[in-house]
Amino acid sequence: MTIELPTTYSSKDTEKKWYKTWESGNYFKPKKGKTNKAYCIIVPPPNVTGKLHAGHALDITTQDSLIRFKRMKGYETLFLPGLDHAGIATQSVVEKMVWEEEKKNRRDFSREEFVKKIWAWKEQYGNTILDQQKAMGASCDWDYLTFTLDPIPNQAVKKIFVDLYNQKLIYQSDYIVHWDPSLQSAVSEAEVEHKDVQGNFFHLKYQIKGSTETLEVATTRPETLFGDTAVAVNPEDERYKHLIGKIAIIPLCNREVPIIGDEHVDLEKGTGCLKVTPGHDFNDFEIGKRHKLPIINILNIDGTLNDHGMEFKGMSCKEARKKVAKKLEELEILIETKSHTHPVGHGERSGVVIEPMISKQWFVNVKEMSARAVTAVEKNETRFFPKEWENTYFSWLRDPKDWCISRQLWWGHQIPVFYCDDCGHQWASEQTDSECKKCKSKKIHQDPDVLDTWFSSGLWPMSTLGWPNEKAMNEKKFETFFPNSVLITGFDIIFFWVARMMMMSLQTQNQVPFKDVYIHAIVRDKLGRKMSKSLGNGIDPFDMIEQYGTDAFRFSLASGAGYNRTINLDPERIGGYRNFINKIWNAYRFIQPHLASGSAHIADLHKLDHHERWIVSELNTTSKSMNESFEIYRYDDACSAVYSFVYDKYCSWFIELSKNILNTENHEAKAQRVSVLKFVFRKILALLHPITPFITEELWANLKETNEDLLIAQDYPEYDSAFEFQDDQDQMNKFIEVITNIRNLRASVNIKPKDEVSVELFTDNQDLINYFRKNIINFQELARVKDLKVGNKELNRPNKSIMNITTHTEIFVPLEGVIDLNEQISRLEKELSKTVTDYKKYEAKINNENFMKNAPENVREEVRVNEAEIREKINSLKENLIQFKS
RNA sequence: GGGCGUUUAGCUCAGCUGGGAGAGCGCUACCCUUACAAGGUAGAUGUCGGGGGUUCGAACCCCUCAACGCCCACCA
Repeated sequence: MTIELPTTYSSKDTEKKWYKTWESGNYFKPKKGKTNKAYCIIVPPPNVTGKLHAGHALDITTQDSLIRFKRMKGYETLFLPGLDHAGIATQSVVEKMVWEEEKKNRRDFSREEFVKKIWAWKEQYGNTILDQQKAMGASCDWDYLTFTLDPIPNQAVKKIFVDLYNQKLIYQSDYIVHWDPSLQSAVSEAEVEHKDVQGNFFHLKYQIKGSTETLEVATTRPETLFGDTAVAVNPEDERYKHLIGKIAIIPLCNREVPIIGDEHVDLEKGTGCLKVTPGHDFNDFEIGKRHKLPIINILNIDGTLNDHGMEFKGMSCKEARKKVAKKLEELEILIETKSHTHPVGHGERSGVVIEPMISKQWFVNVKEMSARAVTAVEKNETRFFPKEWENTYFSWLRDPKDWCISRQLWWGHQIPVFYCDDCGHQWASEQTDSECKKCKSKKIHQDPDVLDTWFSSGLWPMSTLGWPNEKAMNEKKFETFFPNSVLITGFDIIFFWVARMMMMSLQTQNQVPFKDVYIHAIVRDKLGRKMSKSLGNGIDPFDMIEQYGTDAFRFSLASGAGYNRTINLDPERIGGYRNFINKIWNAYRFIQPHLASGSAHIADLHKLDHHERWIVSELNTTSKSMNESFEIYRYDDACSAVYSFVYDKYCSWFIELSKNILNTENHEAKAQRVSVLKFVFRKILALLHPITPFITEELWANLKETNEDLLIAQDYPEYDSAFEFQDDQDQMNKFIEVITNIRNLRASVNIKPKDEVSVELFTDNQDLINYFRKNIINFQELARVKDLKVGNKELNRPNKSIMNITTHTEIFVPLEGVIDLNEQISRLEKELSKTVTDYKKYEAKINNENFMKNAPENVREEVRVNEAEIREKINSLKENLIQFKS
């Protein structure tokens, strides 16, 4: 009984169906497999700020392919999903939304009210993200779904905070931080982006107390002079050396400040004379520390000038800069203004200019942790793929700066530090304490700040598996899945995230969090540009799934994922792979009507005929190469191996070669061929399943035995030496070459595809002669050949004919009608000259004593074989040219 | 300024420890051949960025120049 199948595969109908079947059948749950080993990948939790983009789709594709591969290999696999609260990013988008909808900002609400709004946002967008991941086919165990603000991650955050606090590795300090005036929070230096900005160099004249001399100071920020507490010169600078120790008078505010000597000052830059603003410049802050200078904060938290700014109070820095410069000009203190391009820090999230500002913040001393994180990678406890990314990792960790972990936000893990309002005692606690540990006062309050998002993300490999809650750790099988097998992510967060996880895992577990790190490429548009909202060149995974199907989309992403650092994704390419998916569908349509007459297994390998040995041998090679490629994260190689096997071997040749057998009445041969077709196709589905899970599962349902499980639970094909038939592969390649040559000859004289031709083959290889004679029917099928004659080169060649010559066989197509002799001759001469050029390379090598002396034997052997073959071909060409011309 | 990377067919990219230049898409010609026109058959296209060196032999190793990209640092 055969069912009419449509000629195109419809992804829409099948995808939802299978995802549901897998999920409800608990196929995503970890189960002990035949290897008795565990394999775990944790999804880098997407931010709940919005929808998934193409980069996330690549994340899921690479991870899920690996998980499915390992699951089929018999590992106990866990693919663990999650979501990240993404403190700053999420709070900003909600603030923006509230402003647009209600024209209110967050301070118009209580903290509790506002956080409630963010939770509502999280519910909505978090769920969209999960739906998208499911649409991508992610085989996650959703019972493990964790959000960074869930109770256990919160417990983890508190635990490590309190530990580090008690070890004095977390400390509070007045420090100059990157202040984001729009967020009104400190941000970490990693969240600051430097952009070149067109500004000015203002040269100012400073009076020196008790002297008629003046100093010329160059600055890009005259408005900060209200915070100046020194003027610095290089101690080696002959121009200013004598002034060190004297007092300079700052214009406008007339503050008297010391002139100091400091190495930091560059003799070449500006005027060689630097105004020192320890409260609003990172270098100046360091200078200030060295010289114990007072610090003056001239800014409010919104970035406007405070009382120190005198008449400029309340203005933004930008505005004040103009006004101050104008005033200085009027007072003839401004000597000159030079235009100057210089980098200025901008908030990665908010986009506004970051102001260096002094404030009290929490820091982690990462000196020791980062050293351990370096050692672990040096010792290969964690391996990077591709290895070059180690450099990026090292460069960050070898010169670590203390990590500012406090943020003046409302959305996040609140810092577990408490203050007593009565006795001033400060302590850290994992519990929500209600009284002072020291004086028992009930008047206490918790630090209002929250922790940097990466502080909780850094604990992700542990907290998602239940740490530090013992009961949860047992339930989630911490011991089995930690350390994770591989972390897959983009290079942009090696610093932010990978390094932090390494540090925190070594700190809390005394071992690395994952054995491998695979760094995948950044997805860009087809022109190589970053995908961004402003360019409107983003690729929405949902659109691609809708248009081409998930399998095609996954295959495109996987085929672009190797050791490269960018993938320029062109939707047309996805279309190309959609066609490939459809090809598989149609291969099934071809074998489907015959399935009943064969079995799914090969009963006796020895009974296989030549073409059957060839295809199983090719299959074997493909399995080997796919296994190897997956193990080292070469998805691109895995894809091209399976693509060319399915397309170029199975469909183009094996199916074509099977048609005549399927049409014969030879039931035994037919049954065997059907079995091989089925056997190989089943393996193809298994090979492809990790990359294209949906269509393969759909077709498997039609091919499987009734007692067999779903494809997702089948074994992954492996290399097996019993299936290797090298001789058949060699012979088949020659056959393909001859067929192609016949087709080429036909096309060269415009013989209609339907018309039959006679062909005569000449070769001195007796095995080939026998082989060609046995395959007469296939010449008929594949090249419309009638009257195939095969003989050795002693025989006379046909008179009127067109011909091609390979290294092993001369191919003649005798023609009845008129042949353009000159055209044939010129074609042969062209071929001859090309072959001679080729030959000379080998001849030169053989005549080169040094080559024969130095090259390895296998290379010499190859050259000898090629030389002989090509010499043979040249002889054939020459002889036949003589015949043609006579 | 420091570091990393890229440069191979019209486009997007592979090319492993050096040993006869590849794939997909696109393009051209001819075909609606009973799995597939989302298809078939055949075909064209490359000073492997430039220059130098090492080697019997270089797309690959070394030096150098050029163009482009990314990361880090830096508000005088």
